Amino acid sequence: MIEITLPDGSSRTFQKGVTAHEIALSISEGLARKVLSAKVDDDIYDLNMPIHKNAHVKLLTWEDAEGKATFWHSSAHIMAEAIEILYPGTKFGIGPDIENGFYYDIDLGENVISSDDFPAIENKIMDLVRQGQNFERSEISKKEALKYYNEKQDPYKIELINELEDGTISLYKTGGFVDLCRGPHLMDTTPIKAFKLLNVAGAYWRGDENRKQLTRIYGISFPKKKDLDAYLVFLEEAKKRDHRKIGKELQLFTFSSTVGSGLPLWLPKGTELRLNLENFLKQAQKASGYVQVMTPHIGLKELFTVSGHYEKYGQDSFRPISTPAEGEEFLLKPMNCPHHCEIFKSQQHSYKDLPVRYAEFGTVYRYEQSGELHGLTRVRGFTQDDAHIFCRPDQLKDEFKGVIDIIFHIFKALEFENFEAQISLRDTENKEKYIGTDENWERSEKAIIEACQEKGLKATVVKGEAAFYGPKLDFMVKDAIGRKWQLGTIQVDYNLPERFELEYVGSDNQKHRPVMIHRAPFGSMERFVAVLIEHCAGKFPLWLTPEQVAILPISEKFVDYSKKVLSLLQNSDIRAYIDDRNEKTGRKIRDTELKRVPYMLIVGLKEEETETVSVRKQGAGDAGQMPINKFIETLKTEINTLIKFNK
RNA sequence: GCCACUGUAGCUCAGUUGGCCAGAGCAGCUGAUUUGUAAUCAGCGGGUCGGGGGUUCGAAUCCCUCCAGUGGCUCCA
Repeated sequence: MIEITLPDGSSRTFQKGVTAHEIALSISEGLARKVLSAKVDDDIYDLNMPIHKNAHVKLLTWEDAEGKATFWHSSAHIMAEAIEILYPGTKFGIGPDIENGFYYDIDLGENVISSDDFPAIENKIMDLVRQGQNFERSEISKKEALKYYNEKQDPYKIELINELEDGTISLYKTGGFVDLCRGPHLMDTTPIKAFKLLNVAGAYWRGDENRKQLTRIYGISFPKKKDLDAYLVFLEEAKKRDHRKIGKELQLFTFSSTVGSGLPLWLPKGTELRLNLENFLKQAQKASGYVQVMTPHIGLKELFTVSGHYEKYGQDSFRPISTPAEGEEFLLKPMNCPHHCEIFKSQQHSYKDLPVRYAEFGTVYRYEQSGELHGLTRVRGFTQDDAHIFCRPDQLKDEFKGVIDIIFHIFKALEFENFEAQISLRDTENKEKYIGTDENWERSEKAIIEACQEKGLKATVVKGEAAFYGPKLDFMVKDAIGRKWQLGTIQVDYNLPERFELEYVGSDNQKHRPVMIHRAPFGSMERFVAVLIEHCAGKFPLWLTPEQVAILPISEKFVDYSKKVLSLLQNSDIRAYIDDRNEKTGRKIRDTELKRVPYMLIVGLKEEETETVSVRKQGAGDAGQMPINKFIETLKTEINTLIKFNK
């Protein structure tokens, strides 16, 4: 007999070799129907896998991430089975579950699959699913496994098997399809009720550009049809939030194939938005002791040889620009720090002057492969809200805290609640990969961790993710469709001060090397605006939005009064305009709503006579009539509370 | 860059067994209307069907090529 402890702490005794399915049945039949796989101590088991030891067992359902993983992983097998039937001779790579669904990488030989073929494959899949096929596990020797796949002539599986230890190899069989797989899997296909193939893409075998490109098919499946419907609705909603779509609708930015791909053109309203963001940050930076600098868009190749960027990234960058007479070579700057290092170097610095904080909205250019470009999130020319802090090692922690304050300020004013922070430390097993002394690394890593703790920032700590030149703290947010984007970053750098031989004079009258911090709370203006658009679906906060108030005269008789209202608003720095088109009020309201202008002021005879405006709040409808001054005061209060930076 | 897909008016889209001067809605322009909380009415203008080449009596439609975009892969200082 063995003792099984359940998550609620209770324990029961079972025959040795009991399965998780039997355990579930002993609790209730309903549970047994819902359970997908089981966590036995630290391993995930198939439901019909015998348990031979005393263990903690958690029965996993669709509600558990691991349960979903089992469900999707099994779905991937069924998809593969269907493909093998429809496209005989297909070779199979890997087919894992992912965050939302699963994929399978396959080599179709001469065949091609496009999304047009999805319905046929989906039908075949549902055929197989309805047969209630079992997942049958078998454990075989490496030799047998190799023999099987040699006969099947599947080079990918052979490669995978060769990397496995003998004695740990298992196969899973559903219908006529046998797959090399560690498991776990569902007992059978009955829980799968809805299946959808999502897209098809090329994917290099094992992520290696030099190896063969396989066809990757993404899919998702659900235990209920209505879950699939809800997911498809979610995808539709996400599409509506796409920053490329909203950016076009709200006339924020555009691209021109004549200018070049990946080179965004900011339209007047987008520029207004961006400048508002920049000024918002500048204000916080000024209050935090930053000074603005400006540098040109190019620099001698030599500058980037000194910084080391040319050696590391030169081959994958825009080619140098050369002068006609002298043949000097310049590079478009891929980052601002080398220029800032030269600014630091142009003057003597005393320890008393540190930290020095140079800030610049610096536009940089990086070559991205054409297939990588994506709206404003991946471009070839973009502006970083960059700053470089040159400080003494003992000042690192305070500087980190200062930057965290600014980032919190931004996230708060823009209502980003779901962000993640990650501290990246070096891999202490491979210290030779990093530049800088042990002492410095330990000191700066400690400074980051303590700064986060003292600021109440919950950050995950990942070893081995640091850059070679220093540890860092990154901020990530998710866009509308759940894709993660890195926005803000704070990075310690021991490398550039060394390469540029930066110095300050210490209290001991000796020369010392400062530490450098790169930091960009937005990351890049382009990417940040993109994520912001998707985050708020184009309904920007009042303080930020390009057009805050639309004045809607009832008829052209009230345009003069509208102009008076407009100038009062403008005198109070409120961004407003008059919609004096020859249209009915309903029409003006509709168009203004679609433009996502936060406030509408409807003015007609009764407003003109009483020096008032009728306020309508975007999305909320009529908010009543009030004196102009009262409206202005309310608005100003609403704006100022959000953008004020308090340390 | 690679794989798959897409490209018709400013925008969203219809138009393929190849066949009369290529269509709609919105937007734009002109006029009428003087309007009260999510689309007033009428008229008009607008397209080398992404570019180039080819097949054909005939190409938006078929083929080749280039460009741009979409979804991924790889990378991201």
